[in-house]
Amino acid sequence: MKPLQSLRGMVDLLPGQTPFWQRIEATARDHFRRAAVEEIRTPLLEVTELFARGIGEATDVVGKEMYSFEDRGERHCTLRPEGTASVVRAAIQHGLVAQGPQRLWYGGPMFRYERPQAGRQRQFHQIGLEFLGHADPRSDVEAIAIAWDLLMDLGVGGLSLELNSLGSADDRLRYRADLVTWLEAHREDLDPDSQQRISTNPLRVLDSKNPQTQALLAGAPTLADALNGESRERFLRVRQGLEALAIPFRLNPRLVRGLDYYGHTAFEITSSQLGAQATVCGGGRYDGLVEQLGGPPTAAVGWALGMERLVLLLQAGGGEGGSAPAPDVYLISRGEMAEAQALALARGWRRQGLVVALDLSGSAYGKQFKRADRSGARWAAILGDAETAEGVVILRDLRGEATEDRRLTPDAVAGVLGAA
RNA sequence: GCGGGCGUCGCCAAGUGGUUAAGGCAGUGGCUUGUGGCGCCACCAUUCGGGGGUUCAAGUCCCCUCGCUCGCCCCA
Repeated sequence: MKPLQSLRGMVDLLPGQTPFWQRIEATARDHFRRAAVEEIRTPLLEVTELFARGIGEATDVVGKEMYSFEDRGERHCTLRPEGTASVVRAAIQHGLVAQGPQRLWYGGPMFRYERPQAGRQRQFHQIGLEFLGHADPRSDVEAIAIAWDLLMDLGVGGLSLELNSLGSADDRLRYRADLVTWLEAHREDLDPDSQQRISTNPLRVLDSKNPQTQALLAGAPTLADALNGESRERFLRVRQGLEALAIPFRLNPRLVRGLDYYGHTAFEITSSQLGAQATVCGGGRYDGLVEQLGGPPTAAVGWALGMERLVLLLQAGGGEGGSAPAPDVYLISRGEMAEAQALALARGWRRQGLVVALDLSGSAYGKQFKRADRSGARWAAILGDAETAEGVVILRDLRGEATEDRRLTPDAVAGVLGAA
């Protein structure tokens, strides 16, 4: 019979890679802890309407990328395609936003039904930050700084922070009208995709990867010019805040985020080493979302970081973290008494904090030593029936040249290893 | 959803129409050694993702299908 395979776009993370993931998770946790950001965990499955209302009916994510189905109770369910909507829903549902500003983070799998490619899977993982109830431009700056510092701490180089302001809802509405008239006037010169987007999502035309369209866009009205005084002032303060923290950024007036809820500050952290899917972290301000989902008017900023892409960067950078930790001792046993005793010995040493690998093969000494070597352990502990009867264990330094074996009581082993 | 590339043992990888499908790594068994790292011997794809077809003959050509991969779209 043919072996079963994982579903397309659903990948297994094998032991060789999980250390990278653990490192990212541990580092993120630590940064959040020090920034007084609390963790929130929400279900992977939500009612479809949450995303439809939150992310926007017209977005691709909602329109064609959701894993949706009906459960046995005929409820319309969707595997979360992103984290923000769920976090906001939970914050409203449990009255968190009413209790004052919230600083939250989350992590876990997200699902989007797309064609897999480099840095893009159907089940992928994000770590995200959400500040709810924070309107001050300084909160934008702090949110970005946390992401930036986290990435820097992980040793990811070659990153660039791109920044833009999408202005207020009014700004965008006005700009959108201007842009559409301009695009209509130049319709003939646009690539087919962009022509299509004039009606569906005109702002996204700015983002087009088509070089000709990009060149043409030089003459288009800009979003920056459409911002009102208040929006401009706000954006200025965000930029000043980043400058004050010496976080380098590049203004990108073409940066438009794909989810409907973004306004004012929008940013992406990208890498040139990632292929087509260059964004490692993306986010921005979403002041209208909480209200849109039935909560009180609440200002908010946040971002999400793509774990897979980050792992790719870590690996490309030849970073550490990809190898399994070697055991401190590899315990070899042979003989009926010894084999039974070995289990207890291993347990005792583990209680003392040692990393103990136990050979359960029952094969010849030679084989067991071979495996001991390959395990990378520095020490081998040997236990035969003779040793068991005497209440000792032989300790051998597998890396020492002419070091002699030592006969020790099991209790002495941890001490010797600690000293060596 | 649309394009391009690819698909030989767990991993890497020869092979480009003609008797029995190289090799390396890993794995397994054994030899040597009061015990391991080196070395040596043996085993490890009746089969080339799957299904059709062409041919005297196909892993090698054609078609379909599945999968992987890169890109578009979109996004983290």
